[in-house]
Amino acid sequence: MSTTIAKAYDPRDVEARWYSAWMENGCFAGRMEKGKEPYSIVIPPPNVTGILHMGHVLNNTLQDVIIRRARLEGKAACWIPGTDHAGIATQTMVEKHLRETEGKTRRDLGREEFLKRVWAWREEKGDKILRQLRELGCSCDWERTHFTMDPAYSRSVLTAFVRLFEAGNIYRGKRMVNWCPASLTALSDEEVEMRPTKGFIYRIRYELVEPVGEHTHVVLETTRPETIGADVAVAVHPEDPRFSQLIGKQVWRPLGERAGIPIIGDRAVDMEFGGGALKVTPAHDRVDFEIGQRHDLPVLDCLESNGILNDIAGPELAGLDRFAGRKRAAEVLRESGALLEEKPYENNVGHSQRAGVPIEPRLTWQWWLRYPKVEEAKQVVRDGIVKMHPDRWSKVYLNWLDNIQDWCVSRQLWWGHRIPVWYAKGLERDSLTEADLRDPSKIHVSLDGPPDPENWEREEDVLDTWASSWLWPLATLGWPDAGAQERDGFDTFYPTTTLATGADIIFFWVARMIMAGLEFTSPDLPMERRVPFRHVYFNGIVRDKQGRKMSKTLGNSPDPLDLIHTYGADGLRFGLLQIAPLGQDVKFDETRVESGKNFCNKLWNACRFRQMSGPMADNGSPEAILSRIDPARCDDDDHAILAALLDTTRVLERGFAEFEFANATQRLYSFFWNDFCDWYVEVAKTRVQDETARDHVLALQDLVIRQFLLLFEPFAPFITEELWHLLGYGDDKSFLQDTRLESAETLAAALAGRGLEVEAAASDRVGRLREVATLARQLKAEQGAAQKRDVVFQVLADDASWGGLAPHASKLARLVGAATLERTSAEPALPAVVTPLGTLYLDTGEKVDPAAERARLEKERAEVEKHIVGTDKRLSNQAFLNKAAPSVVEGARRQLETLQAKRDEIDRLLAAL
RNA sequence: GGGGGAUUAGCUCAGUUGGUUAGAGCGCUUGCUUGACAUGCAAGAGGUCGGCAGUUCAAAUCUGCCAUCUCCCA
Repeated sequence: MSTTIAKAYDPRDVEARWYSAWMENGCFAGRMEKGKEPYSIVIPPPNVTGILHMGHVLNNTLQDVIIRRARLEGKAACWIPGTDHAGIATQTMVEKHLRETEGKTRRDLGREEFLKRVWAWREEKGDKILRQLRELGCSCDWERTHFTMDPAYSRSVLTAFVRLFEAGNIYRGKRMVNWCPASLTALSDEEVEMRPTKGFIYRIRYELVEPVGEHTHVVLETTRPETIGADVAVAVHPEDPRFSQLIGKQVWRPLGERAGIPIIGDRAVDMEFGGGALKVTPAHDRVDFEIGQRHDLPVLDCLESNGILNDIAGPELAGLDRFAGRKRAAEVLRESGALLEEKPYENNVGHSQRAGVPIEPRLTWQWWLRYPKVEEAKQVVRDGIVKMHPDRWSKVYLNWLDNIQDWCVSRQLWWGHRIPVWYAKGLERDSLTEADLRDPSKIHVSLDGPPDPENWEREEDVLDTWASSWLWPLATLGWPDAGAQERDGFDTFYPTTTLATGADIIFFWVARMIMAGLEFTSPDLPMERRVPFRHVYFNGIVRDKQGRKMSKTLGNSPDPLDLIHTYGADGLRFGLLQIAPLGQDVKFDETRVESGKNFCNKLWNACRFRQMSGPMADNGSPEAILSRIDPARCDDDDHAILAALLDTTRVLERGFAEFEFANATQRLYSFFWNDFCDWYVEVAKTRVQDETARDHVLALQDLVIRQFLLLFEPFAPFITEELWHLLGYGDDKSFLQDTRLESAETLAAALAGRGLEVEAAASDRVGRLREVATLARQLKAEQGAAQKRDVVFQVLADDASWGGLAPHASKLARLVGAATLERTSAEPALPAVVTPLGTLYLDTGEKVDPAAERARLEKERAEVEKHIVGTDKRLSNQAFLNKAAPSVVEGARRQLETLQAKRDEIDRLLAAL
């Protein structure tokens, strides 16, 4: 603590040093401590092979801010980190690597060998993001790092599956799924993204097998002519008069195998669209599939799983992929005369969120989950047991649950949790009924498999990654293993307190976690104990300056590590939070990060200046500092800065209660920079020269800085820790986080205990002095004397005003750069300005230009007059006097008086010229 | 088609339950190597608060309609 503080803050060394110190001392360990209120967070697990991007920075900074504040409030804080195995993304990445380096596919290697490669990849490249989070300063309990594919975690995933199966919530069914022809797997509805897609719509003529009267054909429109070969009917609305005689007749299929297909009536047909007729292709469209079911139509599949057309599509198309096939189909139809028109068309097409390609509706056998505890999941949010911030997301959440569909949980991948289902050898899987699934001689479902594995074949598919991450708050605390739960403090840390995440995964993850929490905790417990978290904070998306999402492909995302190296982790954290209001998207602006860095440097230098101002005394406890403060010596500036400190403390308390951090950071900024540095430290410079006042003034500064460091620590943990030690607030054996943050209330009480009741009126008086200072500087600048230090201010004031000014005359003179500031009773012929504490005349020693002075005063007078007119108008309105609150009317009256007095004084100055 | 969100200074954003002259950061202009900080200090310019109507003594703030941008769901 005797170390002198360097001239500029250099984050690099400080950050590395403190992070290792925190780690070595187990500062982030989430301990179950009796008597401490728990506060826990689970990290939204990033993709294990992911790297840090700006979205992570925002999301994790918020979590770190919250958890560090909880620590300072004396809570048992626990932030659980970890990563997600990200089935499709990781498998695709490894497959690509395999193809590029060895020219092999996963099938060339076989399942077991391929999985070895994925694990090797994970060992080599995985968890990089967790190391990056450390550079950001994240105070996760790293001992508790989890991975969704770890053995214990896997066991909990499979346990959930088995229990849900036993409860009858899981079934196997051949249904329409969203098929990704790139990843060769089914996807859940949530993984499909509707994108407006430009293409063509084709008007096609289907010839009647036998003409009916003058009808020789039916015309319909489609965007997918390549699937005509799989058409099994043409549907029209049963009440459509245009087609009433045609229902029951047949048309020739214009592509593929030449065959007559029936015209059927079905209410699903939109009479307005495409002439009122619809080609029915049950294998390739959801609506068509349902129509087919209703009319008992066959299912013809013309697409292979990888999107290549087969023989059913017709000899001309077989072997082509679906997009080439579409063009070819149009050509063939044009040649045959069946294509009447081809026009540009835009429609919404489902795309695989991961692979980016259009998905195919495809009929396959999959495992499905009927969501458990749907009603309860709605109830806990409606009742406020789980609170969303901002609250509007509750509506989105409830709406989704109202329209919830069964979840396709199987994925045709290898990387993931293999579904714990065994089929009896030789069993025909394509004809299994619901009853067969419950027949233990045919199907075995368990955690450890059948006792006679040689007679069984395990299901090939794995579970959707989200079917593992929905257990995150449970499994990371040891569920379902009782011993592990005890070890990990399940009863202490579950439910977690706050979840911070992006609204883009409200369905994927948040809603499902709530259902899982309710399903897998004991029904004997109250709902408050069963939900996975009590608060959900939705942070916005970080966008670039043009408002675009940051993405790798656009290359518009700065590398957070670069930002950390340029501005420091604290600067990045603080700067980003300043522009991240609750639930609102953030347009990233690097200048704000720079301003965050500058703020850190300002804090650094203020502390450095404190050190240079006088000897450091005992800062080891608030009591020690308070004992050095002399209440009798407290002047208005002392009262005002303490009032501002208490207010800032309150603003922070409110900010944390409401998750409004942008507001909190701005208050921290303006308090420290404007209230403390620009005013308090400046005025204190004079007092520090006074031997008898020095100790008191410096003690006050020590108190303010101490409280400020505590308030600021969650946002900027590195610099605050460094300064905490440099200024002797803590010894070598402890850390800032070991200190209890005083609330505004306890701090005020501690001050009162020392005989110091903070006087509110002092802030007003200081406010007036600050105004006088600004006006004086303004006058100097206007007179071209800004750089002079030897000017004289003469004050014409009544006794009351002079009484407010006189005690501060010398420090004011110093602040505004004047030799003296003294009272006058004359009316000197000098440039003047009217202030709340009298009229200030500036003597620069130069000759005065009366014309310029007159112009200046008249401009000022016009400005004042404008406001007088406005205020006068309000006050002469009887309705205002009758209806407005008395305090408001009184305020207007006082304002009018002040303005009039000012105008009169300006008039007097003008007359004197 | 249904539902959110946004629109305030050149740029990025604050603005609590309506109430004196709408704020900050960055940028811009001017002057300062004033003994903590040029990552700084001081002063200044810059806004008919998207538009129109309404409620009210009083609207950036509340209500309705419209416009533009954006997100989610179908």
